Amino acid sequence: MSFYDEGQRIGVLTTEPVGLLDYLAPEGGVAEGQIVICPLGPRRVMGAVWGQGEGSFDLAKLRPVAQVVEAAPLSAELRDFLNRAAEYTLTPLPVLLRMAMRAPDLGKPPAERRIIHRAGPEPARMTEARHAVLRVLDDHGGAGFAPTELAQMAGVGASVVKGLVAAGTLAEVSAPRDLPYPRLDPELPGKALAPDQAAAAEALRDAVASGGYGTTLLRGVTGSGKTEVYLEAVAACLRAGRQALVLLPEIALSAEFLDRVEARFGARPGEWHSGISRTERRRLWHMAAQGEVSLVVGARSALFLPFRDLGLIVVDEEHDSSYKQEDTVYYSARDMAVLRGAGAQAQVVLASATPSLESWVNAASGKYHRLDLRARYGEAELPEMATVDLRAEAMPGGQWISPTLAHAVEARRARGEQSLLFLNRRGYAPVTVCRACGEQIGCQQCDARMVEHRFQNRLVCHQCGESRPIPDACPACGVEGRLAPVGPGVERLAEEVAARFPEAKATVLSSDLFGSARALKETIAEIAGGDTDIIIGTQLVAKGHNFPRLTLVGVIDADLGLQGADLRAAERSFQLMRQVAGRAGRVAGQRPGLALLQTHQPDHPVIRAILSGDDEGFWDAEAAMRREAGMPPFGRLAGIILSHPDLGIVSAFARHLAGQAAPIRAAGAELWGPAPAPIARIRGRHRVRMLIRAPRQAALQMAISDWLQPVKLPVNMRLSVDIDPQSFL
DNA sequence: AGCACGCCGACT
DNA sequence: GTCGGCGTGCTC
Repeated sequence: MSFYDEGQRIGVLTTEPVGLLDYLAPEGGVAEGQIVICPLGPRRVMGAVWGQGEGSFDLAKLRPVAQVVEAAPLSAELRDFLNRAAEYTLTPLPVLLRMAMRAPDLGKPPAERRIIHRAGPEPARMTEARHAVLRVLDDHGGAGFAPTELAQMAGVGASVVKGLVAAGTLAEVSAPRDLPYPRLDPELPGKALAPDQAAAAEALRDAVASGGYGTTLLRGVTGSGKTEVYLEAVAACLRAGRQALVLLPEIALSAEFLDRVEARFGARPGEWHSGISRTERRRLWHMAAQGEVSLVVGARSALFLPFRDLGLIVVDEEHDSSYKQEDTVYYSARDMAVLRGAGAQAQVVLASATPSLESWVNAASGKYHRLDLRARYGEAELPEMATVDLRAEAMPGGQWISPTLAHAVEARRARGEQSLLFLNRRGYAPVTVCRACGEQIGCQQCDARMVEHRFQNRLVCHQCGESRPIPDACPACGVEGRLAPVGPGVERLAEEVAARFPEAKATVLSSDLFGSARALKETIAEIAGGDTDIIIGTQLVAKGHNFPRLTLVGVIDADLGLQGADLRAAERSFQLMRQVAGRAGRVAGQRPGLALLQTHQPDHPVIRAILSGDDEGFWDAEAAMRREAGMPPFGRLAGIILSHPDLGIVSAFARHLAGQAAPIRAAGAELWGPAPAPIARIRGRHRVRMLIRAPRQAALQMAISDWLQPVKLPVNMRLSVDIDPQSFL
């Protein structure tokens, strides 16, 4: 590792947009990767030593580094990762450095606290209270507690501790506040593993023990024991003395998972997500850097922690869309995990019951290893599944529940069981059409149709959130009273349920109908308690909730999402249908539940794959379609998002940029758009997106840099690049 | 990102 | 006259 003596020219990567600047090494010198505070104009800014510097800036004008921060230097592995991630995502390097230095009070000296330790013989005068204090201390290895903490644990007053200090029996010393995490013990007995679990666990253990890089797709349905399997990989990593990271989708970060870790390894891991306190965040960051936390469980941003020696990254539920960050910085935590793992010589495990197509293709091509777990008997039994062919059912206009489905619902109700009617459409009606001129009411900001929300008596744009009262007259032709709702939303479905099952108690679960997470939780608890006959829900119901008396799932429109502009519509539809269908049939000890899929296309490959449980068939078909269309993962996509407070300015600028896109075409790529971005307006900023599609081998990032490098952004204009975008609607 | 500098309009 | 709007450019 390079060290720079005082006065030498060094390059410092600052967290400011200016990025890399040259400085003089400070008194005492500085090592590569060390975190420093530098003068920049009148300010002091944070940065990290990034090498020997550019050299072009006049040596005489260089200022020395102001201060070297007391923290472990960023490792070569982390710096390399940040460089590669910046290159891949086309995110400015300082932005990534900032993500890696998100430790509270990083510039301040390490926090200290006073702790008591045993310093001398027992005092001449021994009392019961003094005994209690010494006993607590001896029970815990003789040191480690703050004075008040110790007194509290001994059940005595603070003066007793003070007295012992005065007598010389105890002493008070200063110790770092950020303490190492308790050691996890990989040798504690794990759960007994089924044969296929044991085989998968052994494969992962061997991979981790090899000490090199590799990525494994671990497939297993809910209940197949994926977690036990990858915890064995964690155990192998701990035995090798290296650190492990388990990434979970934000919502899955629960006490339950931490309990499982504690049961397996005897202590809790480090926790990293938005809900963690500043103190804990600082401690975890420093302990990661010092190698004093061996397992971190966290959300996607944990990927940027300064691990000292990372040996394993697990991405649980790797298909989950929350791994793709799409606000200010655009990156896929799943892809970044693979990137970091490769550079860190770590094993990467992607775990899912329904992997993303990308991972499935990578496993099929041999780029990733693949391990499969079968469901265990008696657990997570899939319900019986069947289609209802809507072409053969008598369906009057304005009705969405077929006679076959209605009959099944009635039968469940008669037995005191619950039914779930699933429709992935919020609101009352997705389209409002004028019967006089045929106009479909659209949003003024976006291209989207306005959705009628009858409970609120408004039309709402699901893209930008814009809403207005339901008009009386058609905005296009002015004719009054001829506007009509077309198509169903959950609110309209609720109306139909009320009309067709007047005796039944129905509850609507839709994200926009609940003001708070608590209100939603209460409703879910009520449903689970049996206080509802028919649940009407959007995709909110697909995840996690267990309704013990639910034995029938009716999918109102299984065709929804089979076609359309969204690249991942079929993939998501498949995953969603599978999850929703899995909600049915959990009444203990009884026959499996039933899932009925209403469709006009019972022979559609996606519908057939869902029914047969033929994942391989689905992915094969889906992969073939994507290959044909040159879409990911067989081609590459990138989005260019421009935002500005004024829609006219941003649109005009986007068109201007599109006009200069020669480097894109030179790379053999196509440019589409500009068009309103998936979220057309955020906090008063209008967003416009262009899409680039390139062949798999094209130097996409290079072409985009060549294109955008010379561009000067007008004031208030922001530009972001989204490599491998996931949102299309 | 900040913060200066500097060039134009409307006020005590 | 000058106060203050914000466009432009620089920071090692």
